[in-house]
Amino acid sequence: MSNGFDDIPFFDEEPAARPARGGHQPAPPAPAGGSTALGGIAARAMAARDQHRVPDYLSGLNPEQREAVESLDGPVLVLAGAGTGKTRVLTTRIAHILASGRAFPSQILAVTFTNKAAREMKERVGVLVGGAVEGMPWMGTFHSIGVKLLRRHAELVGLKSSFTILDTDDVVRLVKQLIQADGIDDKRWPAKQFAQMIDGWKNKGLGPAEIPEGDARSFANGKGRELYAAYQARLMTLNACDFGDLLLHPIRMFRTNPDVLREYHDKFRYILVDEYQDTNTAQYMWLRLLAQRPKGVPQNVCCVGDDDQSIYGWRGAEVDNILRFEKDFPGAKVIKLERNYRSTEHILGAAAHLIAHNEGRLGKTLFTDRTDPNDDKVQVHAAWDSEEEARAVGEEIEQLQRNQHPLNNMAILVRASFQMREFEDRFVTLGLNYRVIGGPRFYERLEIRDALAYFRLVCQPADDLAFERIVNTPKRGLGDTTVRALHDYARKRDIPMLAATADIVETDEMKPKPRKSLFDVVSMFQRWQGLLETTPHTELAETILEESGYTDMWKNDKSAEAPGRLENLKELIRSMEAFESMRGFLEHIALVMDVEQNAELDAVSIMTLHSAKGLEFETVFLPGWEEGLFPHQRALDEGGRSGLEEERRLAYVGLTRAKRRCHIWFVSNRRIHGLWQSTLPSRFLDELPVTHVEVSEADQSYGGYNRGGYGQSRFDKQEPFANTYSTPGWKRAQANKTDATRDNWGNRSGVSIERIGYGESGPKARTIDGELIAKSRIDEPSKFTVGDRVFHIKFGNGNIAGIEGNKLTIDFDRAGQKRVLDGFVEKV
DNA sequence: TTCATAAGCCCCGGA
DNA sequence: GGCTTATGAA
Repeated sequence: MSNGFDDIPFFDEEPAARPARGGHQPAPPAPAGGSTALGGIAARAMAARDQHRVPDYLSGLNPEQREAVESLDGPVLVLAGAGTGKTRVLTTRIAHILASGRAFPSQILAVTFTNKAAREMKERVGVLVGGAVEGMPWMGTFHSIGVKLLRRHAELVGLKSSFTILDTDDVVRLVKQLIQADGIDDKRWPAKQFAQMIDGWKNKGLGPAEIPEGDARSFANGKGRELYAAYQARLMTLNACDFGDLLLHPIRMFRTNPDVLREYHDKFRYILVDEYQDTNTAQYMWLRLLAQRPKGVPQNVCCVGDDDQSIYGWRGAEVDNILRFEKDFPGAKVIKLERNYRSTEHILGAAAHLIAHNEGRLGKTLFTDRTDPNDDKVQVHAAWDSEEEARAVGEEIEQLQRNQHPLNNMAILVRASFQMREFEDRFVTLGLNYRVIGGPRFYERLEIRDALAYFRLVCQPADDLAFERIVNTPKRGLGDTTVRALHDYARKRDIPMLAATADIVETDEMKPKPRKSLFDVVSMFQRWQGLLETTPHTELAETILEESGYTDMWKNDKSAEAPGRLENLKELIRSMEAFESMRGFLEHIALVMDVEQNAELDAVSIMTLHSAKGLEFETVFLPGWEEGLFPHQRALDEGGRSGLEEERRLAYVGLTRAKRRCHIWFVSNRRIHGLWQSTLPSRFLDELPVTHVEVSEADQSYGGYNRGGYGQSRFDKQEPFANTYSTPGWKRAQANKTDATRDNWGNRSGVSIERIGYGESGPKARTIDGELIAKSRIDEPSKFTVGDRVFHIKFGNGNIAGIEGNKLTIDFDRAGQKRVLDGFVEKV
């Protein structure tokens, strides 16, 4: 009989040395709280009976949470609404498993949705069990765990364990090459689109042979399947994986090697999955392979999810996975967590009322005991345009700041990342600290990608994509023709391009000039590869960037970004110090999108609604609640009703991030693709309950949400939008608009007014507001000149790089280039 | 081959 | 409006 306990291996990290069942093994780490490692029902019964021996970490849990923590044997599904202590349950459950001696940290497989969540969970478990846990090697995202598995067993799927991981950019470039190689018009059949199709298939767990015929036909006159196969073949020769492969290869590996799967069945005694509602089919298959044990072996799998927070349908997530759970794992215990500990009743009420508009929910009802007459209702505000929106949010934040609210407790959650910029601009002007989470990622920057390509090619000489990226960066006189010749040569002989280059410089196929350059490239890389094992990796990295001429390239670059790029390269090298080797570092960079942010700094967070899942803030700002943006038009077009419902869940996620205050904004005019368009308030606003929502008086704008006239805008009568907004007058007005204060809009009626302004541009140059122009002081001579040394209270010292009216572009020594108003700086 | 300018696309969300 | 890619001249 196996009670799920008696065959824990003696050695912590040694799956091969699985001891025979039944024998008595020395006990794992001494359990906290004194209960002996009896395992199973007995231990639970004892724990329940003997209140004095309840470990500290269990006290303070409500009955449902506690049940979720203590139901260790057999499958468990926890349906946890927003703010019901889901993370707490997961971490406590892990702590409980460890403390009760049922498993070592290395025997717990815990899948989280983001690296950040994994990190947090590790910390919290550490706190609970008193820091005695030596890490949790198998806690991470599906992808990072997939990498780990693949590195160990790469040869089983035809890879070498040094394989590289391609990001989206790499994939698109590769697909493009394949499309072109096949003589297909890549305009008519864009690589990006096909890359997305591949991603979609992989999310469903489909290889080239398995995709539906219709899908295969729908691209490039029926060449879809062929191209997909060619793509996979190419990845193999490159010894590379895309994100989807990180799931698919392990699945294939497990299926074709039952003995290996068995090994992991024995290893992972407990499996936990966070955000289960967001798993896609491939992840589900992966999980099922690991979780479904042979008959008689307990399936200790615990999935935690919330169908109302399923927001990754576009990535192939199947909410149905939740519904199927009980079928897949017969006898599963289902526990609902409905007591909300996070938000006020107004916020909760608003969110509940909104989400009730969705059909096909599992149906949870969140409740809270907290009722405080002083709690604010959810506030809805209207603004004229996105700039005013940013300005008003900024004012609100400053107001809160004056009342001693830390900025760290506030967040702006946007639907689409382009909305962030407006807030950033505004906050820079205000000198308000902010941090963008999941924004333009460090490693996506040009210089970082170039540097990484060098490193990749040194570690992985078969990485042709890296080769093509840097072979002529810095300029070495190696243009398209040369690269294409190399490419052909390599393909013909089926060898990597770097190897091909090494061959070709021995021949006289190349003209003397490129031949010399290529020879230099090859010898550089050979030298670096020789240093790989002997030289410390940070030192090697510096050597590479120096010797390749890459740093010189930026040093000689006169553009304003160049110093910043050099700084980023230094930062890159610094961040390598935390890793053991260059390979280890490259691994990290491929999978971890987020750079560690400075937690010390008090700053407002700006992020997308998607990346806000799982977080909470005292005050949340939700801008951009307009039709077309939120719900997003594309979601409606592509997803129909279910698309709309996913958008609604996204709104629900947004609302439920707020603990005490929630401000929603919508604007009447927004610029999309550089074109101003008038917009309608989001339908989601109408779905909020009056009892919990307050429409703030539109004292400074015309949103008109509360005047029954929204949708009407001054633009409606103005015929050719595009013309008006492409006039120089408008553009200049835009450029100088940051200076506009609320007064510009303050004393208006809601009536459409159109003014003629900006005389010098001629009569057609109509602008929105004459005062605005008058205020911008563009003609006033600035008291500063380019090159002046100035001081800014937030950004420190810097040099003026440019002047536009009263706006200065300044290269700050520490903060990089910013645009600020001249009133905020002084000469030093 | 490289640089400058024009054209075109885009901006939904992420590991 | 801003970024990337295509085009053409030096």
